[in-house]
Amino acid sequence: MSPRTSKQFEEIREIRKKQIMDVAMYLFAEKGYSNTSISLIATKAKISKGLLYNYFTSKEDLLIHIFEEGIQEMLSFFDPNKDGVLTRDEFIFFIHETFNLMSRKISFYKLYFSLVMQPSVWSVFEKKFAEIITPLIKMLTAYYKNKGSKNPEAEAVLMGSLLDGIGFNYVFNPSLYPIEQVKEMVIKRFV
Amino acid sequence: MSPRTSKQFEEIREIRKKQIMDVAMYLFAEKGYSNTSISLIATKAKISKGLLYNYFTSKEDLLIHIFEEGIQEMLSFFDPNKDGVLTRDEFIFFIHETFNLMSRKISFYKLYFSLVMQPSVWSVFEKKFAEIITPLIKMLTAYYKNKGSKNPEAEAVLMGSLLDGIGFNYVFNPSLYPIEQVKEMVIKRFV
Amino acid sequence: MSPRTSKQFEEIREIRKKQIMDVAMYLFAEKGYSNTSISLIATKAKISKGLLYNYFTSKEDLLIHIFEEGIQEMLSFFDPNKDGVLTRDEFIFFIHETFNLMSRKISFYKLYFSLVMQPSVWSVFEKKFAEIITPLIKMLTAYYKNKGSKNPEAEAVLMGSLLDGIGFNYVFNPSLYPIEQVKEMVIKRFV
Amino acid sequence: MSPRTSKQFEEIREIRKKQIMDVAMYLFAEKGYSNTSISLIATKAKISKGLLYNYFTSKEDLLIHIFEEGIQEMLSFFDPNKDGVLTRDEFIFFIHETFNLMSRKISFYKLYFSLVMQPSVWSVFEKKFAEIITPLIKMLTAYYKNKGSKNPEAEAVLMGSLLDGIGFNYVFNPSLYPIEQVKEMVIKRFV
DNA sequence: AATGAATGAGGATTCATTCAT
DNA sequence: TATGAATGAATCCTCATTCAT
Repeated sequence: MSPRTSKQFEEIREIRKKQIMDVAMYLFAEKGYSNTSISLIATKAKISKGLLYNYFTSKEDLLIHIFEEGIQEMLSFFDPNKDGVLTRDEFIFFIHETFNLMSRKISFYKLYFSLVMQPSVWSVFEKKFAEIITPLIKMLTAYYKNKGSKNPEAEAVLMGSLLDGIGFNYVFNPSLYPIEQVKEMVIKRFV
Repeated sequence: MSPRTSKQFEEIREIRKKQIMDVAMYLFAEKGYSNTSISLIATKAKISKGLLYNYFTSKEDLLIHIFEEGIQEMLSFFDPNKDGVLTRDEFIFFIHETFNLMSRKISFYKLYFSLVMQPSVWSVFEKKFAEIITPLIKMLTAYYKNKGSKNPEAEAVLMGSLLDGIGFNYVFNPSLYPIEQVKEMVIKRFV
Repeated sequence: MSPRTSKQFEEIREIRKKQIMDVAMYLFAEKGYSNTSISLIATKAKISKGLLYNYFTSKEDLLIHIFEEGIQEMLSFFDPNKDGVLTRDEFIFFIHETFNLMSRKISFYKLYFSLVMQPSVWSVFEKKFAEIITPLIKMLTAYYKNKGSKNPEAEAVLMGSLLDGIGFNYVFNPSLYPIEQVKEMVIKRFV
Repeated sequence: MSPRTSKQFEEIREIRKKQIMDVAMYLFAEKGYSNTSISLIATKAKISKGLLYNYFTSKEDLLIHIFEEGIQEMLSFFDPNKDGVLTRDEFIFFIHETFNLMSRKISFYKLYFSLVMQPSVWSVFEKKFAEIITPLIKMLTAYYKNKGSKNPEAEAVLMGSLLDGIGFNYVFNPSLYPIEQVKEMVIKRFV
């Protein structure tokens, strides 16, 4: 039989990588990074421990890949490299997208909330994250300034905190959180 | 010298216990629960590992004691077992106290945020925590209802989320967060 | 194009085998046998791990082949199966050859010195090696006896040790070792 | 019962440390550093794996301690920080001591020979070792110069190589090596 | 009350070897 | 012939917990 082509190998790698990352993200989110063993990830992903290291050089490397993928997805929504100006409609759209992402990516959000508080781990992501958040806050600040707010910086920070807080409470117990009503209220009160 | 009375012994015990808990809370908050070893806690608290087990039956037991103490302190502020009605002044006082607590108990808040997301750990505290939060949300709901809000439940939840979000962002980077301005804005907009 | 003959295949196999052995010998010598992974050998030899096992049945088998080849080369120089008598000129020639071999086969000598001390590994080669060394020592003994030495056995052993010691120090740091002067001195003092 | 005094603890530590180092040196020498597992060392020393790490921070740390202890013992013999001049009697004494050490510390010599050839490990000891060898070679050079040798440097190097070679062959098979006769011959020919 | 030596289960990681293609 | 994905045993190391003194 002829050997596999390198394209075939590439496909296998992509599938496996995705499979491992999905399982790991879920477990990291549910049990915490430290409490999730490589052994468990391998078992749940139905592969051997050794194979995992064929795809990721370490447990931390796996975490980083998961995080970067999650962040890329965020970026694709919030990427403000247009004119840097937020219209009212764009703001509303942005809020809808944020809430959407929250419910579609619960595991990622959980992971995010559980990692931010651990300096040893978070320091790895800090810079990457700042690259997303800083322009966002700036845009919000500009929006509120334009609207005539007396303290647009604080208002932007408040908005950011609110979204974090909602996310935090929502992912903690999605089925009980009145997400739709809260969203409406956010739009009414903060846009 | 007369032998120490049992009361004196009890006092010594309490002091030591507090000393261990303070060190442990700080380390848990800064490094994460899993990443903090009993050995390190004992060293930093200037006692032996063995002695620590004389005061706490296990690492988890130590965590629980820390958490309960933190919660007790919260309760002492928010305890609404008066008439269950929140006046405007009481609400403002409550917000001030919450922000105060945040800045005085940064470690505890960090610990709180890092543990909430881990079901295996959080399940231990969940019930205790619900006992505090539920009446709080109810009081807030009543407050907003009284104020004529169309959707008082959602408004109460939003308020709770906002406070969490502010805490989350504040303890993450206290020196950069515009805590006073945000507090003013919360009072102006939500009371 | 005509299909390759089995002789051509055989030639290709031999070339590849040599190529793998060269890379492996170098790595074994530089990093040690245990610290050199099959993976690394395959990468450096620009073949796949799987293919390596097509040529050698195991890592140890690879080592054995390398060693035997090295020993064969030694044998071809020192092979005393003529008359078993060493003349003065033959002795001098032998010393020159030994020093030549040393500098041309540094990797092999390094490997030799690092393996001799490990019984678990060395036991495999011991017998083979004795087959070379024993007649050599005998010939030297005869030479010194003929020369009128009082203790020709000890002198032969001393000579053997000296050559080992020179090799040991030389391959450890070839550029700093005054190999030529040492060679002259050996000839002057021991022939 | 009263707790152990810190002196008692110190005694326990010293005994255990020695016990572990003895076992480890023997095993490292017989099987090689890489082929000796911490597990085996612990088993042979009749302690748990964990305890070993109470005394040495890593496998390499254990090796370093063994090596340094061995080197200290060497130093105590060869330490030339008197006048730096070697008389004939001192030279003879030095040779006797070297041969003595060889037979009393076979394991250490084996370890030495097996480590020198592995750059990754040896680099750790290189400097320490140079500190011993360099002044030795200098003294020998001075000795031969004084004796009227035409090439005292090469002669000193030759002597160093000879001792290494004798050690190498001797520790490899102590019972068969004619150590006494070789020693006499070395003294007669090289002093 | 107090110490830290001692244990052993569990965790991350490596690597020789196999095998489907 | 040739590839590299896949396995799993073995390795180093950590750490909560126990216990003799």
